[in-house]
Amino acid sequence: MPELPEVETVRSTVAQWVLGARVTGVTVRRRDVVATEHDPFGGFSRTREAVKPRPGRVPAAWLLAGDRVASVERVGKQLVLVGGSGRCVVVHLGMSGQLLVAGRGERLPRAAWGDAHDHVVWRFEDGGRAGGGSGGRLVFRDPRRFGGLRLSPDRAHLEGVRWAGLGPDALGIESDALAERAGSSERAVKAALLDQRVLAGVGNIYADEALFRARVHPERPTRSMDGRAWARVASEVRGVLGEAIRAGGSTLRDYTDARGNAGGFALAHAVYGRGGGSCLVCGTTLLSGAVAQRTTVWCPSCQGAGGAHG
DNA sequence: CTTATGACCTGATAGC
DNA sequence: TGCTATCAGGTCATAA
Repeated sequence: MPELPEVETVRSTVAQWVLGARVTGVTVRRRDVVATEHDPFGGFSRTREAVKPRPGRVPAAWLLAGDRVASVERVGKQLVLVGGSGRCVVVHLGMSGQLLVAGRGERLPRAAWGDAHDHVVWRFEDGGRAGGGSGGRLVFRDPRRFGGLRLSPDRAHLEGVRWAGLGPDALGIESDALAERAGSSERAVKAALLDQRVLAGVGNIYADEALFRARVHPERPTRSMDGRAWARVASEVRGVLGEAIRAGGSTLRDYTDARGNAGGFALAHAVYGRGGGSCLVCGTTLLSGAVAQRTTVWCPSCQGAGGAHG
């Protein structure tokens, strides 16, 4: 579900509620959504078995029980709650994950399936500006369970192990760094943008939107990209992500922020979800097809050979 | 090494 | 109404 703008919107909402809060308790309703630092889950797994989070109880302190929430941060599509103790709880939302907050005595945004997919619940008090500091609950909800929580004992483990290999955050991506990390091969430029080792935060929606704005064909090989083309792509990636954050992200169906509010940026999509429609710039019928195994929409005129080469 | 492919899950929707 | 097929915002391991 969420790409960088949606995760950033969630981060900001969650921070308003829990920054400085004391975590009074944690309930793990589904153990298998939590991977600890002993599980090589999160970029280091080399076998299928190793991906499975270790069974057994997770010590509540590892999920910040008794701790204070010192910061709520984000890199790419990953969120992290950092405790005063230094412990880190990384939250991956995957395709359908949500973090939701409710004030004391308040109900959570309701799901059609009730609370069946509310996998982890934190209780907190004295936190945040929002809710009058009355405290409340923070919930990790994820019906498809492509997301999960990944724990690190400290920032060194977070950055050196969990996030080793993660590319620079897309919101501040510079052209030179993007070109270098994407490399030069037959690989499609869209595939490179979706690779979190190249660039952290871009997913299927914003890859298509940024490439349309940059007038670069999604299947154009990275080998054929020159400095000017990369500069346009880097600039449009930053631009579209920034605009989307200001609009509260893109809600296609499920996405909401931590208070259940939908984002407004889907209205501004120029290509994503518009295959068969007219290009907003030139009127040509937008094409749709699979690129990098993901549904992709582009304008054959604006992003054709002429557009792709400037 | 790089790149492609299928797997992992559940829910919403479209079509019959 | 109810069944089935298709699709979905993202990674992961493994095959090629």
